[in-house]
Parts: sequence; C-alpha cells; structure tokens
Amino acid sequence: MAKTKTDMREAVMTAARATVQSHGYNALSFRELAKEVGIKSASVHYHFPTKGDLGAALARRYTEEGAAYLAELLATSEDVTCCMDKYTEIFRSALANDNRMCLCGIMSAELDDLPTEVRTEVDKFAAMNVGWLAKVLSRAKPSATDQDLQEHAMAIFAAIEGAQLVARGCRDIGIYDRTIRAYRATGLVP
Amino acid sequence: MAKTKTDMREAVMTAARATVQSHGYNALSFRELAKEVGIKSASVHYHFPTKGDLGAALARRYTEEGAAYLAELLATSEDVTCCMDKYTEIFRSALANDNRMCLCGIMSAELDDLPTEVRTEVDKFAAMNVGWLAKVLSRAKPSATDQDLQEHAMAIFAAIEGAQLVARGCRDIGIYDRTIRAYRATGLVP
DNA sequence: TTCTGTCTGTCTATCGATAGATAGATTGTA
DNA sequence: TACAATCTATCTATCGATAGACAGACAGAA
Repeated sequence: MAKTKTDMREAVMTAARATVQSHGYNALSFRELAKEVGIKSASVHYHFPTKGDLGAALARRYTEEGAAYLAELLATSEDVTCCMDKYTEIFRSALANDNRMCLCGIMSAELDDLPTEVRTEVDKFAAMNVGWLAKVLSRAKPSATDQDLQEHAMAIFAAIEGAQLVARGCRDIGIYDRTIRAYRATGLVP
Repeated sequence: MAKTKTDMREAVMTAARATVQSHGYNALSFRELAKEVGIKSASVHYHFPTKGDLGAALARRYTEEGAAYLAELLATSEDVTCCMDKYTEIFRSALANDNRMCLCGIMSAELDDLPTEVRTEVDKFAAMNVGWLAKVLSRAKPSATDQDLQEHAMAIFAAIEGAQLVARGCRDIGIYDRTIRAYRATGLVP
C-alpha cells in the first residue's frame, strides 16, 4: 500500500485544514505540518511550492466540498426550513469538532496578511454561500427581487459566521445553538 | 515637552491597537511597533514586559473605553432604536477606518494562540457588550425574562460581529450597511 | 551650591527558536 | 536509465526576550 503522490497531497491538505480551522492561516507551519504527516518540510514544498499555494488549495477545496454538499441538499430536500437546519448544522459541527471555525471565516479575520491567491479563494467561498442561500430563500419568497434575496442571504451568512465566531470565543457551543434559535425566532433564518 | 513614561505607554498602545485591529494579535511585532513609535524593541519590553501583557492591556483598555461610551449612551439617549443606531455605528466606524475590525472580534479568531491573560480580557469584552445590549432591550421588552434578554442580546452581538467580519472580508462597507438593514427588517435589531 | 548616589528610560548587542524557501543528493520504482 | 518523491543541509529573515551599558533627572548630604 504505497502512498501515491495524490495520497500525500491529500494527507497534507487534511492536516493543514485542521490546523487552519483551529489556529488560522498564520499559524500554519510547513515544519509542523510535515511532522504531522510523517515527512520533511522540504517535501511539503514539493507538493505545494509556496504557502500561498497551499492556502489557496485549501480554500478552493473547502469551497468545492461545501458547494457539492449544498447542491445535493438543494436537490433532495423538501422545504426551506429543512435546508436551513442542515445549513446551520454545518457550522455547528465545526464547533463541535474541537471548537474549530469555518476555514474561510477564520481566514477573513487574517485578510490583510493573506497572499492574494488565497484571498481570491476566500472571496469565492462567501459568494458561493450567499448564492446558495439566495436560491433557498427564493423558494420561500418567490416574489422577492434578486437584490432582496441577495441581501437577506448575506445577512444570514454573516449572522451565522458571527454566531460561530462568538460561540467559539466563549468556548461554548450552547451559545451557538441559542443564537441560531434567536435568529429563527425573529425570522432572519427561516 | 518631554515625553513622560505614560505618554510612551499610550503611544505604544495606540500603535499596537491599530495593528491588531488590522492584522490581528499574531501580527503584532515588538520591532515593528517600536519602529512606529520611534524607539527600540527593548524599550517596548520596558513598558510591557511580555507580549501577553501588552495584548491584555490593549483588550482591557478597549473594553473600558467601550463600556464608558455605552454607559454614557444609555444614560443620555432617548429610545432603544437610537441606542442601536449608535451601537451599530461603532462597528461601522472600525470598517470605515481602514477596514479595521473590532479588537476582540479579531482576537476571537486567534483564540487558541492567545496567552491566557489576553483571552480573559477578550471574554470580558463580549460579556460587557451583551450585558449592555440586554439592558437596552429590557427597555423595549420590560416583561421579558432575563434569560430571553441575554439570548437576544447575544444574538445581536454575534450578528453584528459577523456582519463586520464578512463585510471586511469583502472589503465593502456597503455589505455591512445592507446586512444591518436586513437585521432590522426582521426585528433582530430593534 | 556642589557632590553623590539612585532611579528611569532608552540604547546596543545578542540569544535561541522558528519561519518559508531552496539546492542538491538520494532512494525507489517502472 | 529515467523519473518521481523524499531526503539532508542550509539560507535568510523575523520573532520575543534578555543582559548590560549609558545618559539624564533628581533627591539629599556636604
């Protein structure tokens, strides 16, 4: 069972993703990363020439996986409320998994220090989420304008990212749950 | 007009605060900081023995200043809506000021790397904000239970932090404005 | 007043650790 | 043999932190 090049790339990305979600992009170190996957840091550079390449690959993959999951959800799920249940659960599970954050949420906080190629990918993640949310909302409010849908979707996305950030800061997932409940009580989240 | 010790401490804290609000705690460097205020890094250590001391002092000061402003606001302002206008304006002004973030919001993202003394101060900031918001909300809903007020206050705080995070990520203060407007349309923010 | 010792704030110089990155040798497989 | 993947070894830059020197301010004693 020899490790192929692809296997190694995957292992590096998996470890890197966990680190970034816990400690941010700046805390990502080639040496630590290499130690975790059992190779040397020079070998990590073989797979990802620069740290920016790795960061951009992480964010791109993160967006792709999220988009795939959400597309599946939209295709199979019944109603809007159920979609939103599943959506908020995604962000909840990051917290439940060792108090981690959304990869792109935590990278947003480090925005000014990110290489441009990483920043580009982070932007796409937000756009993908808002686009999906707008599509879901359009089911509940078919008469709403595109602009209204976009703004509502953006508000939901921002509110959920904020709930995750604050709950993580308090190291209390209960805060996330109660905050989401409050969002739903007001109708912000259907 | 010789610089007193207090003057120097203030100058260091002012520069440090700007750096943290733009780039986070990890990006705060004693050397860069010293260069900005025109001394050497060893002299910064004279005023703040460790980086943790500086970070904790920053967060404490930030909370104190915020609390003072909010207390004044609560004492003088007329209605709940006006208080919330002023409150959301605080977070807006950080964005308007070179796309900066709430000091404690950006530090929350770096939570796991913060010295404990810094973390403690960051926690207090969130508690102070939620406490104030609950007090404001109690004016509009005098019959609500303390727990309801706390949860609603937490939801507002989280939503606003999230709006700031996302708008900053997009480098578009208009997103903040539209998101706040959406929060108010749903009644999340009075 | 003048001398003397102490304190304050800043300096230079340096430490050990760690960062990302690279060149070139080496191993294993086809 | 040729290529893919990893290695060793090293570079430069930066980090927080510390030791020790030094200049100026100031207080009390002569």
